[in-house]
Amino acid sequence: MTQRVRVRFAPSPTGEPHVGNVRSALFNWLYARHTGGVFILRIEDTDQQREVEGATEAIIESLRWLGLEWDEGPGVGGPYGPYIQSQRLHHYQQAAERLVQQGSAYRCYCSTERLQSMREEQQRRHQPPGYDRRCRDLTPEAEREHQRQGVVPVVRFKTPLEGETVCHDFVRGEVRFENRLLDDFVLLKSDGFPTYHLANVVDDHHMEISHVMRADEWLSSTPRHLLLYRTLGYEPPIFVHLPIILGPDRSKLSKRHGATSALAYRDTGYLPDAMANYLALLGWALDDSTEIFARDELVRHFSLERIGQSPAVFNGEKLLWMNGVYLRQLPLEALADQLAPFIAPTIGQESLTPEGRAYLLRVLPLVQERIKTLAEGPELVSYFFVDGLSYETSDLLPKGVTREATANALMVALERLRRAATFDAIALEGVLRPLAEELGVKTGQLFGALRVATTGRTAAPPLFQTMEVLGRERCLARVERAIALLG
RNA sequence: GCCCCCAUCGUCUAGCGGCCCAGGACGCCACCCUUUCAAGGUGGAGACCAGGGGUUCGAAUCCCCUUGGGGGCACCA
Repeated sequence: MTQRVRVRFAPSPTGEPHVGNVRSALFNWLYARHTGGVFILRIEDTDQQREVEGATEAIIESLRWLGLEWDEGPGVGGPYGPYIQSQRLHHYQQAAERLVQQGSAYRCYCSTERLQSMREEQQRRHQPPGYDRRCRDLTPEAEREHQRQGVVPVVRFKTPLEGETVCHDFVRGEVRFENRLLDDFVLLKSDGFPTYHLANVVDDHHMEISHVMRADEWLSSTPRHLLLYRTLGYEPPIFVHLPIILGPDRSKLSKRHGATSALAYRDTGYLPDAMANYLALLGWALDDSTEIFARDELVRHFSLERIGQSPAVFNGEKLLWMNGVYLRQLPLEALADQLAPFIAPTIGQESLTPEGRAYLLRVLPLVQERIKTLAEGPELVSYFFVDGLSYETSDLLPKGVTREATANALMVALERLRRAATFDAIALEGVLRPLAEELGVKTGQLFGALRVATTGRTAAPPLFQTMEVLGRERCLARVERAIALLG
């Protein structure tokens, strides 16, 4: 097997991809990059009913956001295109026709209503659901009669009645399925579109996919695919079924579990590298201790052998922590870039001017180790930019200190700040720390009052550094206003 | 109902027969640092390795059964 690795992510455009889908994409991408192979994006839009407008764009956006660029697929083309299944219908129709000719498939004229009632009947009698094969051995006459009546048939696969199909999965090992338990599944729908099974097999073959890496929920349809490969005379790929991702309630992750769309995480301020790092650890692990992987390390270390087999619960808390880790690692300039779109609405145009940018770069060291998502940006930086702080007057009062004493302390502090030779953190500390003693209050009490006065918050970055960044003018005005509030 | 998969702290996981009366991480608790909040540091609680049988001198690791969980059984992917 010296063949080049060719893997694919093949989503159907039925909505925004959620983290589970994106995890599959990531694993495929990682494997391609690790092996120097090819990563392909293929859109499986074979269900016209379920197709959601804008979904393909959402898929593309999600992959781009995560940095999972594809080597072949929509937008970039490639030698095996087109990469959108609705544009490849003739391939599937041809394959289906070939199977019918060769006696491995047949046209089925059963109505949806009949199939429906058949299924209900089977359920009632506790029989295994599945097509009853009524049309499997139709006489040419009967078939002509259906056609005369204008019934548009589907094409079904003639599943072997006996024997078993053995699937070799890279992570599960050998999995056996009895053929008699499989029914004659549809290959081509009456609208001329293929089902997933047909399209998937035909395309994976034509596109020379070497490894089919997909979520575990596909394991049970793998025997069908294998059967198709065999009857079509195709060489099957290596199957790699990834452990499924569960919600907190341990059921398959879905919209029901809250924010699961990849783009929702982008919009709430998660970094793509953090997301990729976290997702990589869902179903894969390098060793007993490495947790944080830069992108290139992920690529370097990723291997199929270390993919796990048990389902993993998506844990937002750990993602949040990891996002904080990445945020803290970011160079200031990069953090500013990432934060810009999030804080622009609250701090306005100022963020766009060179002065505003320079100011922001002075603010950021103070918030960097406190920020866990970019969406927290506005909350954390607003008071550096926006005047007219709103806070409870009571917040100004330290425990055990009266209103008068606080007002007085602030007035004295105001004077000292006004006269301070320089307005940097060291000078400010030199001025304010002795002041506490002089006034007979604890440093924490004085600093607390000043913190609320200057930031409007009881919790904020270190006071002196904050005041330095805010600047004398702003600080004086804010302390004055606090005194007014107390008076 | 039938088929398939899975099973180590609440969660993600390491462990592929002796190094494990089970290691790391998130979360939680305490302490330290400290002007608050974080970050960081230290420590702690937390898994009788789902249960029961085997195999073996020896099992979290191999086999079987049970139980539990999940997935799949469409002219959806």
